[in-house]
Amino acid sequence: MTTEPRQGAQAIRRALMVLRILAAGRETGVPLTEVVQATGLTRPTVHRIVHVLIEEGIVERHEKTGRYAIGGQVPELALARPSRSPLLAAADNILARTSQRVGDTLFLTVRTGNDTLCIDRRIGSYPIQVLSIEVGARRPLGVSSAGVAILAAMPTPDARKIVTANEVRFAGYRTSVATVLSQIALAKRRGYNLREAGLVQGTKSLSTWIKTPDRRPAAAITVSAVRTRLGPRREQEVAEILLEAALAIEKKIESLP
Amino acid sequence: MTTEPRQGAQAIRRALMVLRILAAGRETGVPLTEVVQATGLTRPTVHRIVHVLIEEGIVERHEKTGRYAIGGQVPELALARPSRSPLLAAADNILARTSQRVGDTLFLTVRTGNDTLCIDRRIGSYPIQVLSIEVGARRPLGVSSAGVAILAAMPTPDARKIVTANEVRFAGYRTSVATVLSQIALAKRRGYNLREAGLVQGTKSLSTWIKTPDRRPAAAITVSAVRTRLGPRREQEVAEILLEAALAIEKKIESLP
DNA sequence: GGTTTGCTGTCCATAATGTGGACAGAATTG
DNA sequence: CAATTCTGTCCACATTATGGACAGCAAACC
Repeated sequence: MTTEPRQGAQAIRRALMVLRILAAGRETGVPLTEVVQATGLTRPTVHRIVHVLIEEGIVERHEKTGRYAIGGQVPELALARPSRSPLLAAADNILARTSQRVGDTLFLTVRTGNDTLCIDRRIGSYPIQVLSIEVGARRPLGVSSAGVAILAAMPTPDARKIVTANEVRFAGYRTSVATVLSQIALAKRRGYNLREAGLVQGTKSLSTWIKTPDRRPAAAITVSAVRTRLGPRREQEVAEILLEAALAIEKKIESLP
Repeated sequence: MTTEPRQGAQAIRRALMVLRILAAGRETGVPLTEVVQATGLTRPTVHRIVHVLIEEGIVERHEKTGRYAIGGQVPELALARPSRSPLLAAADNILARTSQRVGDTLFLTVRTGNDTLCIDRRIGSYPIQVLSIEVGARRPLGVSSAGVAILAAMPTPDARKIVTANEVRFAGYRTSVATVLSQIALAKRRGYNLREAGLVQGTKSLSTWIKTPDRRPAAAITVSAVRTRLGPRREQEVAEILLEAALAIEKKIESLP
């Protein structure tokens, strides 16, 4: 039962749009033009918003590069909340165990708005590990393996809506609405998502989804490994392990609160 | 060299004002009326702002109590930044060592706007410990022992300005502009701040300040203990230890970046 | 060295946006 | 069941935020 629109706050909504784009830029930040492109706002508007946010300490500007990034006051506001989310708490042990069993790096990714956000990473024991994605990494839903998995876990019309909304941002990741939609369809049929060409060359990823007690997608577990380590046979094995882990986390969430 | 005003963003500034008030309410949150009182905005305006922020996931509303609190998306945005601030990194070891030497609970508190924010806490070894203040606790500058210490570390006019700005909020903490100003004067003379009656009954606090390389106040270290444990002699001892710790942290900050 | 390209920053007339007084419901209290 | 205290909603109005147009600056190109 989602409450419908609400007006009288265009500026605030726009500011948040900007913030979310900046968040995707992590420490390095994002140049103004890119924010303009990603938000669809005009340049003077973005400029004004960003500079007010700087005055307020919510955004920082890197002197050298001129890029804009999330400022120091955001973590300060975040301190007002209990430190670990219920999902993170529920997943903790299970991820640790699963990461040991698999030996490759595991990622826990949630949906936030139209983005995916990596909230946990467990490094495996195998000597070659894919570490490109870090905790805090944020990308448009549909771009990453986890993103496709999460989209595959929701009703097709909903997924379609999100993918369309992200269309403008896909360009930067060399993908398209059509590609993403077909990936979602494939993942739905398979029961998990598989990505042959990861964001890093020569890697392969496999994601399963986690749903909340009310059956809405909550997160995804992803394994990333160098391609040679995920042949057809091992793919089956790993998929089963991840599906198991996802189920275990779902159960734990139900039992906790 | 602070850049001067900037207009065209009243709404955004107001939203942030609201957010900061909500942050002070931590997990329990704040009722609408209190936000109205603290911000000086009208009720319809606050109501609108808060509800837009709810739609955006930045604010949450507790079903039972109807109170408003910082929402789950704020920590998500915070993930875009490196996890530990330079100050926290610099203070880490020194706080641990000092906490051992003193035996009572230590707090590290920073200034953020017109508030103090507790960003670290080290529990001591002595069997009776004052734990009332938690990491994330946020109060108007001037209300807590650490707040007075930080104000004492800045030029009097600056401090006076902040204290005046906080006047409306002091009522809720049973203090006043005059009281705070006299406490600041006392702390300045003494070189550290002493508070006989802590926020919790029967406790006593002692705070020293930490300055950044450019000599602006950055933070405060506070010891809180039951009153009987901080007699005149021990007060001297503890003060010296804290002053030493503050100096050590200042040096470490300079050496790091 | 000119000129083109790609970026950031600023102005200001304009209309769309956010505002807040007034009204209403809901819950608690005496 | 009036009185009080909270939250939520409406809508006429003017204050606020908007964005087209202009400007500066650096790097890349000819």
